[in-house]
Amino acid sequence: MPELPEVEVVRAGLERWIVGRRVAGVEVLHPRAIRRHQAGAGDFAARVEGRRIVSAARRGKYLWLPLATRREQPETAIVGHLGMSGQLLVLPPDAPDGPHLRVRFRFENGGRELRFVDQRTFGGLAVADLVGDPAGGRVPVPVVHIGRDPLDPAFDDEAFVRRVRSKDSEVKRILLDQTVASGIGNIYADEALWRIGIHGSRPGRRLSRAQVLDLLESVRAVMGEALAQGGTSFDALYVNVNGESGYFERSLNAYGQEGEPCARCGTPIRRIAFMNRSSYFCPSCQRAPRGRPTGRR
DNA sequence: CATAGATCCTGTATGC
DNA sequence: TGCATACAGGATCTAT
Repeated sequence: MPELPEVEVVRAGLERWIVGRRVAGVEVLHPRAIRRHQAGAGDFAARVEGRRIVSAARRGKYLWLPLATRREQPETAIVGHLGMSGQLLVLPPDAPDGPHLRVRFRFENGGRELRFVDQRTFGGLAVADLVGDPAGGRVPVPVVHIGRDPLDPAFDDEAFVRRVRSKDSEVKRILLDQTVASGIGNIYADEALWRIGIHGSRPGRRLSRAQVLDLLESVRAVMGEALAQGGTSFDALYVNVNGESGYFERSLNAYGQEGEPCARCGTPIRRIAFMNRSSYFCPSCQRAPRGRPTGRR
């Protein structure tokens, strides 16, 4: 399940292999993969073919590849999201097409092609215009609403504290809200909360400024560790840009550890249903809030 | 507006 | 063995 560290590994791979190349041909093999591109597959291909890819960018879990601008035309980019199972593979043309190949990009002068492969089809690609954002950067329209990620030097820690403390929602739900801080998914949310001993059901409003700052530091720590190892995956579906598995031996303290002893206190890790998925936590280190969720009356 | 819940999708694992 | 069900979950849409 790609979260920020995994997506960053893919971005770096695209920068290494794809930037500077000119697209010769595009083949859309499954319409769902470009469902966010309203004008359809023909338009998608037409907006990409003949263009040179000039860079590889990321915000949170979104990736984009800005395209060389034609005279009098708006700046555009190929925008991608891997969803749960998406992969961007750079492979020789004679590599066999897998059953989940959704989009293929061929480049001028032959060589390796770029393939978007996605089993569960939650991911997708689109071509979008780039617009200015308040900090002076250029981001695609579908990314405008996405907040900066905690590893971004321009991330505003105090704004994050205010945002979290202004919400009635459970803190884990706030962590997963990509408009508050981007790049955090179910795995790193559970790991970050375990690390500081806060239960994900605690309302944001009930956390102190110091606790929210600790939480932010914790998110940075778990993501930074994963990034240092080149991304983490616990699912064979995650494969890096060259087609090699991104799996690393990495001890998880909470996520997926139901029944295993907590690394801090030995209490068995518990799993509870949350937002149609699972939350893992130590019932001893991370005590559930009691009483009314918000404390208001 | 803020918040909560449903929904999409398919391969794998598990239960009866 | 075979069929049914649960599960994985990011982003978006709908409902309250």
